[in-house]
This record gives sequence, structure tokens and C-alpha cells, in this order.
Amino acid sequence: MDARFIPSKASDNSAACSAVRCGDCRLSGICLPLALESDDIDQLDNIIQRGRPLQRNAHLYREGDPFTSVYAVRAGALKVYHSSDGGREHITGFYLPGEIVGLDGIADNRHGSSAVALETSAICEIPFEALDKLTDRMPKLRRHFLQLMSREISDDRQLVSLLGRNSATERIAVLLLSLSNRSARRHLSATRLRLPMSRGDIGNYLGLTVETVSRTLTRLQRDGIIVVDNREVELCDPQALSDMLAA
Amino acid sequence: MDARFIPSKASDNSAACSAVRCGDCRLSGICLPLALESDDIDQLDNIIQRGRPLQRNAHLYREGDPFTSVYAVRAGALKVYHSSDGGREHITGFYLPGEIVGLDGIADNRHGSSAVALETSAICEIPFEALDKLTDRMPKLRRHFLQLMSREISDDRQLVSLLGRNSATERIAVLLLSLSNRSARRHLSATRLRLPMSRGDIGNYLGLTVETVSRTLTRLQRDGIIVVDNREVELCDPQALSDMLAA
DNA sequence: CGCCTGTTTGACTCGCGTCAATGAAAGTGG
DNA sequence: CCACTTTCATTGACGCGAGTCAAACAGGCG
Repeated sequence: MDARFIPSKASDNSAACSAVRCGDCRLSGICLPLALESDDIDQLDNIIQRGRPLQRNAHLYREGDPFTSVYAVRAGALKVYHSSDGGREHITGFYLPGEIVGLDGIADNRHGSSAVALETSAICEIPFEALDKLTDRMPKLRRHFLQLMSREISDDRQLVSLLGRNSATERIAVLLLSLSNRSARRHLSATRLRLPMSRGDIGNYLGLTVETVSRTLTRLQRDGIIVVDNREVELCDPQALSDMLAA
Repeated sequence: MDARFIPSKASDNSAACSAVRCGDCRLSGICLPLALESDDIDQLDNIIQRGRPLQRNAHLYREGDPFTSVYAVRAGALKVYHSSDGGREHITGFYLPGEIVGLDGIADNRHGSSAVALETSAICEIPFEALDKLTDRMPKLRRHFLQLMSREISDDRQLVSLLGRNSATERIAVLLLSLSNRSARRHLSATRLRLPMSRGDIGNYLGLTVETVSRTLTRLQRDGIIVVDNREVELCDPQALSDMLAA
């Protein structure tokens, strides 16, 4: 396997090495194959195209590209963004290992957004036609896929609420907690995070400026809630973060 | 059919009368049955439960309710909202005739939001298990349903971008244009609209206060772009509204 | 070493939220 | 049918949080 798959600084990219088959991937519990029998997993294995390494800043697909596949992130991280009329990009999500990208392309057979690697990433390509065909005889897979899409809708709506009504501090808190949860889901630390994205990306995603993001992180650190060291963040008091949202 | 189905002031509720079967419904072009053969439509007909009238302010489902069905709006209008920790509600969408509600419930078999009628509405209930079963042998239906969900994701992301970055005026413009498009899709006027929701609902949805919504509408009227009369709105210069978003 | 990108910090500005009051419309009960 | 209440909408005065502008700093890389 190509060594480029594994950025030297990333701590959680071991999946890239071992996962030649879904059944062996340590992300299988949170990715597509969830709840499949082993026979079924083999069939899914057969249609998935692996080993597509993506360098930092390389595009997985671009807005307007014909839609042919959805993609599972095996290692690394992606951001997904829309380019609006003015040419500015709006980030609508970050995708971490075990998560599925590209579901918004089904609507009209073209990708409605662009996906780009935040760091060197390993991706599983899942051709959609084949997947759809497979669901003919695999109701569980079909159901799981629908659930993934439904989850995406729920998540996006959470974000809508967040952006519509919450302060800068609350938005940052939600992002940190989200990254924490997703880290825990991969059996990694829930309190020590490495942010794969820049402050600019965070601001873009949360509808804030770089300056506000920076100031907010500084303030949270001054209040003893987090410790920030460049892109490393430690959540010293996750409860305090949660409490900010209860109000 | 019960006369309560038809609010006297609504101008576009004739579908409620004629649509006893999907094939006869004048919304069939934009609802689920799109792209189905007539045999298939009959089968879909068989699982759909109709004639569920919903009074203003009555709930179609509530957050946390077990998820059993998705719903097509046949007449009237719904709003969908989340209740956040503090007990405040955040509206995440308005649903007009021909649109499908409840897709976010698939993820974990409970509704992740609440849906309530803005005015007396007619609803088609589509039991999800039966629908899913039907898609076994109807790939077109399956595809169309996936497209509906995918569209929902795309739309929500548009909204995310909007709330994250745009001014009050731009948000209002987007909403007006969206309502205009959806009105045109139902072969109604694209320039004369009747808002089914209150100013408060609009503000809640767009992340603005009632006052800001009111002031913004007033200003748009003063600039000759729209004419507002209570809940009736005429778009005098739709191009001007579009132009606001290009920048 | 010097360039470039990303991050932090400070001073100033402004759009929108908040508070408050008034008016219009719709629903309610006698 | 009319008084009363309640809800919704509009308008004004004021303050704050986050955007803007600007400058300095750190780190990575050729």
C-alpha cells in the first residue's frame, strides 16, 4: 500500500492499512455495512472500489460533476462546500472516517456540492447504481442507506437551528462537541482532538469570521474550558460546553 | 367530503376535492408518483391513507413520536420545527401542497421534529414499511424516493449557507423567491403569493426577529420591489430580488 | 534565510436584537 | 351585534455582538 495514505502526523489513520475488505475494516461498525450478514458484506465488498488516495486540497468531486458514486471516508478528513454565485464557497460539512459523502448528488444526478480533502485521505468509492441494484434483494442495506440519508437531513437541520439563532460561542461549542462525539464513535479520545480544518474553514462553516473564531477559542481557553495548541484541542470541561447550549 | 377541508380564503385548495386517487390528483406530477406506470400508481394508491384533515395548529406528528409514515401535503400548509433544550422552537421548513414531510424520521424510527398545520390542511399518509416493501419491485419508485430525500438534503444546505452568511434582506428575498417558485410549480401565480405563515414564523425560520422581518418587508415595499398587504405579497420586481443574491 | 499561509489581537463600525408603545385584525362571550 | 381580549404587525429609540480593517506574529517550506 502506498505510504502516501498515511500522513505522518495523523494519529488515527491505521484503518487505511488494514482495510482491504469491509469485513476487516475497523470502521465497519459505523459505516455502510452495519447490520449486514457476512454474505451480504461480501457482495458489498465486490462493488466498492478502494485505494483512492486523495492528497490535501485535491477534489473528490466538484459541484456539477455527474453523480455516479457515494464515498466513504476511510482515513483523513474532507470538507464539502457550495460555491455561490459570487464565487465564494460555503462549507456545509466536515466528513471524518466512517462517514459517507455525496448523498446530495442523487437528487438530479449531478453533485450539488464539491468535496475536497483537508489532509491526505483514503476513500472508498461506492458506485451508486450498483449499490441501488444490490438493495433489490437486501432490505437491510436499503434501510441502512435510507437511515444514513435521513440522519444527514436531521444533522443539517440541527445546523440550521444553530446558525439561525446561536451566538459565536455556542456555535463553536457545538462544533467541538460534535467532533468529540465523532471521535468517541471511532473509539478515540473524546477530550483530545486534532482539528483537521483551519480557523478559516471553521468560521466559514459556522457563519463566523476567522477573527471571531480565534477570539472565541482564546476566550474559552482563558475560562479554563479548553486548552488550544494550534490545531490540537483538549476539552477540559465538556460539561461547561454542553451547558452553554441548554440555555 | 368534509367541507372543513377547504378553508374559504385559500385559493388553491381544489386538489383536496378531486384527489381521491393519486392518478386523479392534480399534484401527481410533483408528488411521489412521478415517473410511475399506471399499474404502479394503483399499487401506491392502495397503501396511501387519505382524508386526514388537519385543523390549524393541530399537530401531524410530534418530536419523539414513533415514526411510521411519511406524509404528502395535498392542500394547506405545514411548518416543521425542532424544540430545543430551552423549550424554544426552531422552524426548519414550510411544506406546501405536493411536498413530502417526515423524511427525517427514518434515521432512528422516531420523528426528529414536529409538524403542525399553519392552516386547515389535507394530508396523504404514506406508511413507510409498506412503501419500502413496494420499492422491492419498483426501482423507479425507490429512485424517486431517494431523490426526494437527496433534494431535502440539498435544500437544507442552501438554507445553512443562507443563515450563515446573508443579511436580513437577502434571507427574506430567498424565502419570497422560494415561495414564488413553489407556487409556479403548482401552476399558480409566481408573483402573487399568500403567505400561510405569520411574520413570527418567518423570522423564526430565517433566524431573524419579528421586528426585522416587518422592517425588511416595509423597506422592500418602499423600494418598489414588492407590495405587501397583510399576508398577501406581490412581487413587482422579482429580478431585483434575484439580483440581491448574486453579489 | 525569506516567502507564504494561517493565527492572534486591537480599534472601530454597523446591522440586527432588545425594549417599548401603538395599531390592526381576529377570535370570544354576553 | 357589540365590547372585550388576544394575537399579530408595525414603528421608533437604543445597545451589543460580531464584522471590518489593520497590524503583528508564528510556523512550514523551498
